[in-house]
Amino acid sequence: MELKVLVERYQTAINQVYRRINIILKEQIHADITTDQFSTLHYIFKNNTCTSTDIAGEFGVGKSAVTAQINRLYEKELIERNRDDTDRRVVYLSVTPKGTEFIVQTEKALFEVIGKYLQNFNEDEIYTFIHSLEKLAKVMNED
Amino acid sequence: MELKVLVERYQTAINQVYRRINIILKEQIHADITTDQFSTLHYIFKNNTCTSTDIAGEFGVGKSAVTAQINRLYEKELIERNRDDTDRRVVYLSVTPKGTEFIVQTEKALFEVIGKYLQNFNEDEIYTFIHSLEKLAKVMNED
DNA sequence: AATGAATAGTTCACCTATTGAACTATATTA
DNA sequence: TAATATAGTTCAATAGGTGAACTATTCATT
Repeated sequence: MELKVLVERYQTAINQVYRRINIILKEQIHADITTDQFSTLHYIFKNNTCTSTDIAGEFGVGKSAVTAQINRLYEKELIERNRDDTDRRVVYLSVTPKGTEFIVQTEKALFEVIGKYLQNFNEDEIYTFIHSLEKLAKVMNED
Repeated sequence: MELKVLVERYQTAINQVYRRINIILKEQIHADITTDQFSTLHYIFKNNTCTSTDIAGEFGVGKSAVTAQINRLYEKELIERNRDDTDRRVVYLSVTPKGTEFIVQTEKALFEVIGKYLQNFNEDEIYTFIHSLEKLAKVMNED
């Protein structure tokens, strides 16, 4: 098969999966959060006391986009900001207890839904898929 | 490995790939179009004389979002609208000659870049990956 | 044939997400 | 100390999305 066709099929499928996860979060889990916001929240959870600059690097967006995203999470009281005592330019981000509880509950619901879909795959298939996806992400970021 | 970890790894990788394709289109190909716009344009190209409703169904978005997207492509003179003669409610969409030329050129450049990345994979790996991705998209849309 | 329901598409107000340039405040370095 | 670099914010602009209200048209049913 041609590369052209493969890339087209990839784009279509990836778009469908991406949009579907958004819809699941909203309609099935009824979590008052977007996929992007949840990804950011989750990153802060996993990388406690990270900074805006860290997040900008991780997600490949500008710092002003991070400021806006952080503000939305802050207004929902899911995260808090703490300025560094020695370097007053730096603001450390961390997840509040409310935020932690939210992550636990939302992940639980999300995994139930996703797990249901993954019943259509055997273990080998899943591992191979994740491995290829991560490899693709890795080579695309090696520039 | 736990499902939880798999889903997390999936989300991280898929985000990175998604954002990377946006950056390639903009910075490497210098095409004055976004990934979303290109997907819509490509769908109209492949499904000549489709309608807004078709697109809304294909991409899983509301009709008002499609109207806005169509307007952006129309302003760039990449597509045209033709009202149905027998059912005057319906507007058929098709790609202009300028739009066709644009698709050909942009795809050519895009495939060169993506093809470079795919050199890190053998054929089997690519086919298995695409197959799993399409299967995932399919089961997620079967509700 | 008339009317009520359905369908196709647009418009509007509002929200999320992003960019890039200009800005503030605080280190660092030459 | 003066110039430069870094961390983060603000602002105006753009893309993309929702949902409700709307126009215009067609279909269906009595």
